[in-house]
Amino acid sequence: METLSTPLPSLPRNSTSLTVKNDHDHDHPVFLHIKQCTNSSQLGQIHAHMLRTGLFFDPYSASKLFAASALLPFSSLDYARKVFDQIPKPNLHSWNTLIRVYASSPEPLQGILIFLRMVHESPYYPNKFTFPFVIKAAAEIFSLCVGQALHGLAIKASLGADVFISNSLIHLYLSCGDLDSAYRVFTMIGEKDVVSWNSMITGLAQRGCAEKAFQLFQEMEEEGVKPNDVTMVGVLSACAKKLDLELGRWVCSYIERKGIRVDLTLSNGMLDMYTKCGSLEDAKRLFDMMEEKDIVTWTTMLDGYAKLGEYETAKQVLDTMPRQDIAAWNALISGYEQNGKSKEALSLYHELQQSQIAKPDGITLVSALSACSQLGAMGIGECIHAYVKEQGIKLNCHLTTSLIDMYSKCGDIKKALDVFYSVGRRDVFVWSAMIAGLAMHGQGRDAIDLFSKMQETMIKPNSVTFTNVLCACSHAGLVKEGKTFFNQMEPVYGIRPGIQHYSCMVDMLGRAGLLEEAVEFIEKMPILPSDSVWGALLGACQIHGNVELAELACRHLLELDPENNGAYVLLSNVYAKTGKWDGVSRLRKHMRVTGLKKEQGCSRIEVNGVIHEFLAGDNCHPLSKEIYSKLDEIVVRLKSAGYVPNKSHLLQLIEEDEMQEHALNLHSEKLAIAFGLQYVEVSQPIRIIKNLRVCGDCHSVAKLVSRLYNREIILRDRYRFHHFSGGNCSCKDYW
DNA sequence: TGTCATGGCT
Repeated sequence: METLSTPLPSLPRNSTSLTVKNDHDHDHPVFLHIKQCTNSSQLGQIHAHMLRTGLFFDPYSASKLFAASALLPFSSLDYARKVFDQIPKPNLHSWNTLIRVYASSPEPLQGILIFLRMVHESPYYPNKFTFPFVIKAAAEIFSLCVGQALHGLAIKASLGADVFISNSLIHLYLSCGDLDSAYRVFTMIGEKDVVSWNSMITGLAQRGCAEKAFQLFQEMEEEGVKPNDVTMVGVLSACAKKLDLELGRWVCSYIERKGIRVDLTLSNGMLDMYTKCGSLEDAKRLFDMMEEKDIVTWTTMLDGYAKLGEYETAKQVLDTMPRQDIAAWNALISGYEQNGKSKEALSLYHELQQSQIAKPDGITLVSALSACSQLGAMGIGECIHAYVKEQGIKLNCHLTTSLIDMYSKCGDIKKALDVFYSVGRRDVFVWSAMIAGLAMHGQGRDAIDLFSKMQETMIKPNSVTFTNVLCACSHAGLVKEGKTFFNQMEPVYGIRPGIQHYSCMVDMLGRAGLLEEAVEFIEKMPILPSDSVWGALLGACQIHGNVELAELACRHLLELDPENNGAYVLLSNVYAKTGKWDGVSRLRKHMRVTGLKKEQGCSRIEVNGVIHEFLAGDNCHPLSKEIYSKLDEIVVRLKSAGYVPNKSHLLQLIEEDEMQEHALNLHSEKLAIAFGLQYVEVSQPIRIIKNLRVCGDCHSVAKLVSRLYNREIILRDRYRFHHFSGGNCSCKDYW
């Protein structure tokens, strides 16, 4: 056992000195030893000594030891808590310190509970030091209502004007997304210090108000407050969010000009700005110049390469960095996932699990679950969910959102709802994801009900929530309701409709057959209609076979996006549907000449954790022969039940009847159905994910198969889900 | 004894 380098001075063993609380007592030599402690065993010896001598039972002396046990670099929260619990009558300083360490620990809620205990059990009132700590704890758990209560208490205690407390409140309100309250506190501060500005700038930048953050930085300068390194980290983060490289470069030169201290964190901030704004050259130059690098430096660089699609280099960085922590793996996994390389993301996740180099955390799982959502890989998604449970990982809102999104997009809306109802905390993302899930499964009414419930909980909807609500109305044909929500957006909720909301409205009106109204709606739009708006109109024209409007929509769409092959395909479908085969062949020729290709139809199906992919007319699958013979069998059985192929869904102009039928049968979703009937367990639904919209013929086939083979088929197409069972589809043929 | 800082989600 280690011993103290200097012997402890002999301490008085009688109790007379213990009750003395005058100033000279504060200089007790043992305090010097506490200060000089370099490891926990030294501290343990002092603790033992103080217990032996009785010094520990003096609240002031105990508070000194406790502060050291809680705050010194080698300290552990467990030990600190034990020390605290031994103090017979902790003083206010000790209470404050305990709240402080919990506030920045993995269990900030404890900080609030300790605060409540202090208020009830101790003779002390919270003072100006207590509030910043407990408010921080509330911010850490994003509890707006606790924060508001604390704000009220601080005012009652006449501490409302304390700049430290105000700064903590700004941070709290911004963390909880209440920008207005944060700004109100900010403007009420008489003498704003640099931290007041920093809290505001950083918080706004993080909450997606980069523009406002930058404005505030300029105001700060005008008011003569000198920005420091923390300010600049926030400003750089705003530049990164704005993806404004020029501004970011200007900020870097500003830092140099003003001689602002550049520490490792600020260097990392600059590096992050460069990679986010897409300049790997600037980032690399800075990286090479940096004398000190930490794991964040390496990870930021790796993240930059991964996000910009330079996977090889990213992997090299991963292999050369001094220590691979989980954040590094996360950067690469999410890089793959966000660039649509879901399979690569999952295989890297698998590699991580196998290698056990680092332990997956919440962020890893969020990325892996998103990859599952994209692929429709429910088996793998379920394994990840099981892992979360096994490891006792607590569901935060990010993870909850991802699980709901995964189950929804993999076709199991019931499991998505289970997750939704199992959690105690739901933020706007969680609610929005659940509404989106119900929307894509055609449960428009339920989505609207959930939207009402959400408002009962006082969670404010955001722009995405409205996109999902309008989408729900659109898929369920709830035109009246959709119009009402749209009209309420700005006056009631203060959210100005964006282009995606206009697209949803056009889609909703169009699907419902109100094509003229949709056109009028577009004409009255206060913002320029985007390609998505015209695309929605064109899609509706396909459903309702309106050639004239389809041509108009297509023209506009191609003006905005000449390379949009989808536009040609949709228009060609309208021609085909209305029997205008000359139009079809004209378009086909144009596409051939200009080299535009229709996106290839692709269907995926997961069996025992393995994902099988089928392209239209594909015979690459090792079981291809069996699949085609199964398909032949299905067609015979369907025909005897009265099925007539619907050839209007063919893109090509194929003269011969038999050839037409053959081309229809090659659609990828039919191959997947044939495969699913053979290889998916009878008790399980057949889940298919398709990249394009399902065609009418495949839709009829799936309905019939579900009846004749008594199987449930769940098909996700580009826009929504179709649940086939007993010869019917959940979309009620409205899609 | 204090407040602010570099990655993830709908």
